[in-house]
Amino acid sequence: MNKKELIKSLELIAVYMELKGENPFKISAYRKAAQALEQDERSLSEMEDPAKLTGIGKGTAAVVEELRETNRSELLETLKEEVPSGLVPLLDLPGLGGKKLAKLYQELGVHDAASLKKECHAGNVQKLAGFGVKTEEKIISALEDMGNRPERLPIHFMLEAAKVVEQQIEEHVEIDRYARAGSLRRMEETIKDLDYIMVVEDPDTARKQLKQLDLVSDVIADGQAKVSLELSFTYPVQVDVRLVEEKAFATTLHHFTGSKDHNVLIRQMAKAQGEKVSEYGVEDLETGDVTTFSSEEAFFSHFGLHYIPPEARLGRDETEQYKEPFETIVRNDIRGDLHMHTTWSDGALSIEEMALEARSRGHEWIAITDHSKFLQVAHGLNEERVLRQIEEIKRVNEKYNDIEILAGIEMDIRPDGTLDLDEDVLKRLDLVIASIHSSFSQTEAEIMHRMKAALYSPYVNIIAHPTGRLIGRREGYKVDVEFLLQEAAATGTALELNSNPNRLDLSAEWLRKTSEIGTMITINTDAHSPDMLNHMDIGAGIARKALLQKGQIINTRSYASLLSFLQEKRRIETE
DNA sequence: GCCGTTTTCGGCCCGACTGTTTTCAGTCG
Repeated sequence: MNKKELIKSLELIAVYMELKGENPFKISAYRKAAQALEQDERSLSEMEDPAKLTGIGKGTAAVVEELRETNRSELLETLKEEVPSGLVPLLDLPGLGGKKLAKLYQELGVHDAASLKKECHAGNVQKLAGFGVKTEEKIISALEDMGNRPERLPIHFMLEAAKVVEQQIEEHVEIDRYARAGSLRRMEETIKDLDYIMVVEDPDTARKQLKQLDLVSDVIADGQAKVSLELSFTYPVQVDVRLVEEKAFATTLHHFTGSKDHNVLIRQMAKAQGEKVSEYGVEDLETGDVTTFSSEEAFFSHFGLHYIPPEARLGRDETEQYKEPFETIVRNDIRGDLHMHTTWSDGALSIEEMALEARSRGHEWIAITDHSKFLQVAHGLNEERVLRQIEEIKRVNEKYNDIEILAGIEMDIRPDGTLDLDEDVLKRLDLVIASIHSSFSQTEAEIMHRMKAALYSPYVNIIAHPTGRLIGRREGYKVDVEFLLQEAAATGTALELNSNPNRLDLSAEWLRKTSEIGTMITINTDAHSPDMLNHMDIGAGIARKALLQKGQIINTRSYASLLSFLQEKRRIETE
């Protein structure tokens, strides 16, 4: 059994215990054990004694050992016999948790969606103590909605939805200020719902206006401090709004930005110094005085921490990392973008137009990197057109003295592992990106054969979207990422952090491993149109999530320093 | 079930909302 499967088993034990109505702390102990394993970088075989990890004690360690050695767990098997597996998916129904489901099972013999539906329609559910007519109605409608929407939606979908929601809020709700919170602010790859914190003059009016927004299909909760709405997009999207007084804005924003695990870390720190944290402020347990803060910076500083960017609030080791100043990347550090397309292949603007758009975003340098000839559908460039494009780029570059435009290419690595352009053309380019756009289903050996062609070519500076995944749609090709990170570092090849919210490739999870190895990373937008140049902010957010250091990120370099990086690989390999 | 530079027992992050209740449990984030 590998680590992933083992973690899954522990989580499954927790789920079954929940359905049995077990002690919630016991349940969370299994979840914590799973988490402890997940957050440890080592593989199962590299771990000598899992019980040494915080969060794994005698009981859970025994289960881990048993799973490791026998691939099964007595405890899990027993639970599976005691609790019908058909109940597991019912936990996803809103309003139904372990306790209610346990009761439904014990009292009515409910064991799956169909039997639950039957009991509801027979009117038996409303008769149970603690249940009622409304609960029964809600279950029926939840059962009907089940499967209409995936549990979480990809960030690119939610970013679009958020834009629409925010435009509506700004137009129709009387607000002093508001901010995004939740997993969208943390730049998670998938998002469950949209969260906003609002300061308003008149809460009653604001609540009324919120409920009247276009697209609102349901009001899920409507209280003094919180309004939950369902809006109809392609999928229904839940929007949670917290209404707060100005003085509680920072703490509320922090609280609802999460993550949940991050909040737990902060609250434990508070507790250790005799305080209690809630969305309303920090309470001194002795005096009962509540402190509020003018900003999140001030809030963190109260706990002796530097500002932790939302993306990095994972509830892992960030409260340790940010005790010392951590050189993370911010918008102003970004000096350029090395991956974009023009009308020469499948982009929307000319070279000059694209350069002006980049310049207006404060970039000091960019690279034009159209597709190469293998990508016929994108009107990729052959050798002759590459040479002509180099001339055109030179011409535009000479016209502007406040931005440097490099002549680059996004060259395909063909399925057979050959590069798509002749060496004597590659030599003439300032920068070469290599990409895989075909034969995604090859074996790992075949894919790695192609990767090696790029890694060991003296002309390839960057490997773009290294795993080829599309969030929520495509897994990506079979890459030995560990090897890629190592060899990229060894050969002076940078790996791309593709900022397109459909991709986010490499992922934050992989990027996290690069600091130690020393792999250079370039945050690229891969823009095909001017608005896509704005994706740089998303890429920077992912870099913060991965705790990348400034010095590792090519985008922070001056033009001269960028050039020396690009020339370094050629110099070494051609010597 | 886990954990301890106050603790080997008694806590375990904290609060809002709903629907069920006449003071609170369950669920959710």
